[in-house]
Amino acid sequence: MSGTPFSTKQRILEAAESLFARHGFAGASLRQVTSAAKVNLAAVNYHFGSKDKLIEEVFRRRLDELNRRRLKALEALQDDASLEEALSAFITPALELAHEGEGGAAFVRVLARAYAEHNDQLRAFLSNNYGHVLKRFTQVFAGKLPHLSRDELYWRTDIVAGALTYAMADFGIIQRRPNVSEREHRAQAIEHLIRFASAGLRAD
Amino acid sequence: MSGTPFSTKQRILEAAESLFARHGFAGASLRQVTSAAKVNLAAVNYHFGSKDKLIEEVFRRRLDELNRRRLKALEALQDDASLEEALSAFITPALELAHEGEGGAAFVRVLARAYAEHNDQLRAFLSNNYGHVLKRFTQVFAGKLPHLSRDELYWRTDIVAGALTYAMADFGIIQRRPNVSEREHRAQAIEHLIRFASAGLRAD
DNA sequence: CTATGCTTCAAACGATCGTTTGAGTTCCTG
DNA sequence: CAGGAACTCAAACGATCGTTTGAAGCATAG
Repeated sequence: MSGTPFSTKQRILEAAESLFARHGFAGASLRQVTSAAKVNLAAVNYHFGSKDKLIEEVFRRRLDELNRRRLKALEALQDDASLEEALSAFITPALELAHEGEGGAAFVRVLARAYAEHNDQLRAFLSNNYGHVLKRFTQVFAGKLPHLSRDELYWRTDIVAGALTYAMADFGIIQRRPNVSEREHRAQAIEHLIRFASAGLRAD
Repeated sequence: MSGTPFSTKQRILEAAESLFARHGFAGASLRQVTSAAKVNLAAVNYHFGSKDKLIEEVFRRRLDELNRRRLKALEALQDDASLEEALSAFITPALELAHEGEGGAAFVRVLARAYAEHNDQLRAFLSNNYGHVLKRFTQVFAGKLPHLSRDELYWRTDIVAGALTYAMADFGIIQRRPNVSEREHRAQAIEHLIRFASAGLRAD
């Protein structure tokens, strides 16, 4: 198997991630993908079975990594860690992944697209690979916000996830200014998000 | 012109809105649209010129209405209105529109898709029809948050817009429970968003 | 009534889509 | 070295895409 510096499978995954991010799942054709990956058109169906399966694999690869990092950051926390620290364990890995190489940024947009697609199959897949992590974090938040009811906590965690998704995908109007490095821009985004979210969570 | 209860043009717009919401711009074909609208396939190119122009029209129709309502709500505010009231003028029209009939919900998803598409042409269009409203609101927020620097204010307004977009599109994990009416669910969403956002904006 | 301009229609255009095929190549194993 | 699995390849499949065409329908104005 494999052989070349990067295997056919990996090259397809990376090209697909980038093209799905730019043109959407329906908008990016397998011919574009295989052409960018410099592999034969039939390779996708050979290695992944279908375009849909390829889409799933694009998700799985990055989501596994993101979840791994989030849980690791969460476990590194002391019991008496602040709400801000817990939020950082949730937010920082996401925004870091979002700016790692070309693929990271691409994946984040793909993720945002998945939300937008409202595709039930994809949502179920995301919920399965993602839901338990969100649950863990919600529990930690709950411990640091004893004044919140369950309902209240769910709503606010949801809002945090929304603001984060939005920030990850660079949807906002705020564009990084030329004199600010990408690393610095990300640091600012993390800082603002945590400050905003912790105040929002603590409200009342 | 027109004739039937609803003109060909309107029927196309409504069918397109619904189908773009469900399958995306690339994912919904003109044949699906014209079939759902019960009009001839060629009618789209006759009335709108192209599929892209049709997409633009889908946006213009709803965005004009949303902006109109937001500005009206903003102007109805007293000078000494609270931050929460200003936020409500921004948030409430959006979430109301998002739950008006079938078309409203569809449009919101279309809007979310537009964000995800990262299509420069569409983004420019949105910025032109939308930017000045956001600027107006930011100014009002600024008046009620004198402790914030310009940068800080921009960041936080951006986060609010993100959380709102997320909430409008029903991206969140929180699903309306069967024993809660849609109207009540929306009211809760508005309430939670305002409380969260006002605390986040006031942070520090 | 005829003529004119707007609208609708069925049909077809070339292009591109995801997928399949079957022969060819490569590489490890026995 | 022979055999076979793993993989790549060019070519083609039928389906569907956005768009165009030219004739037919239909109202209003002269």
